[in-house]
Amino acid sequence: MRDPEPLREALIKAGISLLEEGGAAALSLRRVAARAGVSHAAPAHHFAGLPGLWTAIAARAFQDFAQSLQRQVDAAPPDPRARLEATCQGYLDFAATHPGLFHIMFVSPEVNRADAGIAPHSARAYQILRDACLPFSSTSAPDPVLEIAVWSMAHGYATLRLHARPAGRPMPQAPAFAACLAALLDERTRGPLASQDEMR
Amino acid sequence: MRDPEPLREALIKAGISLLEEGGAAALSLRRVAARAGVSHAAPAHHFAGLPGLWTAIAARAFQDFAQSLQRQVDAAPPDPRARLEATCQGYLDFAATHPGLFHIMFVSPEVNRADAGIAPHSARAYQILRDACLPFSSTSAPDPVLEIAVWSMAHGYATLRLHARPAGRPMPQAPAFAACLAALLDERTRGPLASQDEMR
DNA sequence: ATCGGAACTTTACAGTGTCAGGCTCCAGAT
DNA sequence: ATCTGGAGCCTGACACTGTAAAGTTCCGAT
Repeated sequence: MRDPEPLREALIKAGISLLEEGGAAALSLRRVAARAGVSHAAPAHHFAGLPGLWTAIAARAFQDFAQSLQRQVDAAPPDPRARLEATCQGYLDFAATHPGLFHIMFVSPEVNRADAGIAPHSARAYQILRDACLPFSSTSAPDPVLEIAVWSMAHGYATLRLHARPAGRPMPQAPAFAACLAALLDERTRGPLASQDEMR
Repeated sequence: MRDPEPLREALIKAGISLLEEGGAAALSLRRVAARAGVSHAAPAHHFAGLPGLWTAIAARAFQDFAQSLQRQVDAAPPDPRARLEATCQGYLDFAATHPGLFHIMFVSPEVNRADAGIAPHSARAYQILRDACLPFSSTSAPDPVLEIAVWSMAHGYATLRLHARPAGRPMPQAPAFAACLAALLDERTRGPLASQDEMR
């Protein structure tokens, strides 16, 4: 069972490289087709149009994203604070390193984020953040408020650094994200053990 | 000195309505021209291309945004907590009510956010958030970490609610933003005495 | 062998941004 | 009074985009 639709695979890879080279504006069906060496209508046939291609790429991106997050968490020291910081740092790193994929994953209105190819990977990524937040819950159960607060802060910091940067108001010499996270967590550090450090 | 370039004004208004009706994808030079009743090349002449039109619209949007924020803060009770909550709520409301403008303001990579028409209004908006954060600083000086933490959390929450919503993972029944903000602030509420604050 | 459908290609069309010229009109210089 | 130059806007053209329809090739199942 090797090679399940090799062209589809090639088109996705071509799309990702286009995206990383020139941003979302550089990703077009015809360019993807040209890079894969097929006619311009082939991608539309496989993905049912541009939104379909974007959705397929987003699915792949979420998969890479969850993997990258998991790897970063696994490499962190075992204490809860370091693990949550590593999770957030992984989030920020991915956004900074792959702005095109990040855009497809979280911004583009055309991609269907409930797609069966996306949902499991995005859920897995969220579960990683969920696990990292668990030790900081005031009860022993997961704390959705904390999860959404951390997620929002990481996501907002990442996107603001990405887009609002040239505006130049406060972002360039902005405080490190770790400091912001500390402002959220310090009240809770009496529960688990605290670790003092800085990120980046 | 009334009516400085009425067509330019009409084009911006047409662009905004296009944006609010059909999102960023519906905003094109030619449609703007058609809606304003001029030839398809007129907008390009006035704004030096599509990015110029976007930038002009973003400038107008930041102006409205700062106004709306200010109005919401002024209508809030005078205690610091209520004022900061009102500021954040204004941020969230604007994003939810004008997703197209919000996209132009914070996401579109093509708009030059250092433009002279944008910078003053975006700076004013940031100053409003800055003022609202000031009473929660541990010192008497502004606390950039707190400002960026609040801004990131509000921005992240707003954008995740906008885009990640259809994915449907956690956002629909997500905790209210006020709860997330409380997680950030509660540690600090001993700091400021809710006695006297500055009004402008 | 033949039928049917999947995987493409070719052709065509409407819509997009951008550029190169035109046309008109009016303020300021001559 | 006339000339000049440019601002404001239009017409036409070009390259590029997504999408749809129809044609081709090929292979597996009947």
